[in-house]
Amino acid sequence: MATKTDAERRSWRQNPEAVQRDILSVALSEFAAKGLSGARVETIASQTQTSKRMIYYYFGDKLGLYTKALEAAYMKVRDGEAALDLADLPPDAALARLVAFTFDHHRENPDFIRMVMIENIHNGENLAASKVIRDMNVAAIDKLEDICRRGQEAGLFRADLDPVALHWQISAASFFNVSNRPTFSAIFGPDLFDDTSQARLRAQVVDSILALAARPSALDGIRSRLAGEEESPRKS
Amino acid sequence: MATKTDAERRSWRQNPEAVQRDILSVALSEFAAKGLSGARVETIASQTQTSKRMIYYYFGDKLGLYTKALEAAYMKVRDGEAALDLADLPPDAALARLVAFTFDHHRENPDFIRMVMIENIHNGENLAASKVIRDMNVAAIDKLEDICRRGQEAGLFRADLDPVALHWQISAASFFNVSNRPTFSAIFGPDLFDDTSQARLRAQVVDSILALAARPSALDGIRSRLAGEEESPRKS
DNA sequence: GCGAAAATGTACTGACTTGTCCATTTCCAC
DNA sequence: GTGGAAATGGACAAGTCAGTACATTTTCGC
Repeated sequence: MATKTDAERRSWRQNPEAVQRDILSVALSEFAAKGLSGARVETIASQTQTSKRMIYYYFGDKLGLYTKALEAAYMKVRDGEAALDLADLPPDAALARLVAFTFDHHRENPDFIRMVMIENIHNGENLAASKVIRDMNVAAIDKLEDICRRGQEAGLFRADLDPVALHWQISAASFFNVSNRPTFSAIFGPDLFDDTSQARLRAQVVDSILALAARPSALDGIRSRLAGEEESPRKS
Repeated sequence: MATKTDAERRSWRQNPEAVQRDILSVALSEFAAKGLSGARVETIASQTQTSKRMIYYYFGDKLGLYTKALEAAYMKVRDGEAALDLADLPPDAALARLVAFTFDHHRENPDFIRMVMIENIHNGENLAASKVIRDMNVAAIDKLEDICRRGQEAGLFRADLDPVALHWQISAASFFNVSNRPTFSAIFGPDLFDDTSQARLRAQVVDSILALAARPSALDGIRSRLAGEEESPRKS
């Protein structure tokens, strides 16, 4: 790399939106890879088409850039989720589909998962400050609420089913599967994360969620036996 | 803080083990709170009874300190787990107990959870390098393997039950419950993490795990219906 | 064309951070 | 006790990194 004439070097076209997108995209990868304090503004800048100067011009400071990158990550996955249409499936099938979709979707978006991990390390302070993200996510549970309501009306689901608690458990499995893959596979070997094992795990998660949603009848035996033992855990 | 005579300042007693424990304990809190790159060696040193000089003397560099702190975190929780004795409970009750215990135990050890989160952000590289931790954790699944075997022999559990997959799902719920509390409660409100909701979630997790372990009979209806719909997900 | 505002390039600073150097003190085997 | 090894204190060096000062170019309404 060498000789550029003064004219070449000093002549450029303005394109603010593209510049900001460029920066955000690089910043997202870099923060996801290294964390908030691990990422270097210089490194981010060097991977963009523009300069560090512009990062500060558009985003103020490092934290401002991080916050926008976090928002970008959330918006990206939300767009992906919006594509899923469950309205014309029966409720139990819709639930199964939603769970399987979530499991796959998380797997396909490791950068998003990592951003959320990082944000949790920072106690969710930046997320809490971003109204955009809060609004977006409360809406994310609408699909599940609809499924629950339909399932209850059809007599398929338990009456006391809580959509948020269900969402919590679906998220837990799907999220952990990506977030803790490094340590889990370091300890138990990488096999659990090959395609066939992942398909099995996904089925297992779908199973367990459907079991939770289903009317108690099928699980009566299990539940009541458990309840008895949990009430009096110590041996006589 | 002011006047110490020269004699007071320059006179000290040696106690290498205590010094190292002191450093490790402070380092664990600090790394758990701020992450590997977020934590400052100076800050750690200032919270100990000793000096930065000694950190480098005993642990070589920041990464060495981090690795030892990670090992310390694992050892601490392992000790806690060892206290749980399930051998003389019937297998289903033992499983229920193990799940409930894991859920609570994770909740009670947020620093450990955060260390694992941080290690996952760093792709488990330091954990993979620590033979101590790998050995410790493979052993951690012994209890669960024993329960599974006993449950299968008693005809209570499915024959194809995989202890690692089961452990994966137990961990997922218990871990996520702590690791993602900040973002989850920022989005859906803090209610899910008060004591009564947590008790309900714990019961929900126990339920879902028992449902997975149980012989298919009780879930036949659910499983087969689901299987059919999953094979041909599109509507005719 | 022109003038102001928006956008960009370059070089730099000031503070922070890891890690080390040198000297000194304590401990322990003999 | 004494000599060498282990342990410790205090100051400092070298590099890193977020953020800025200053100048320049482009754009766009008029």
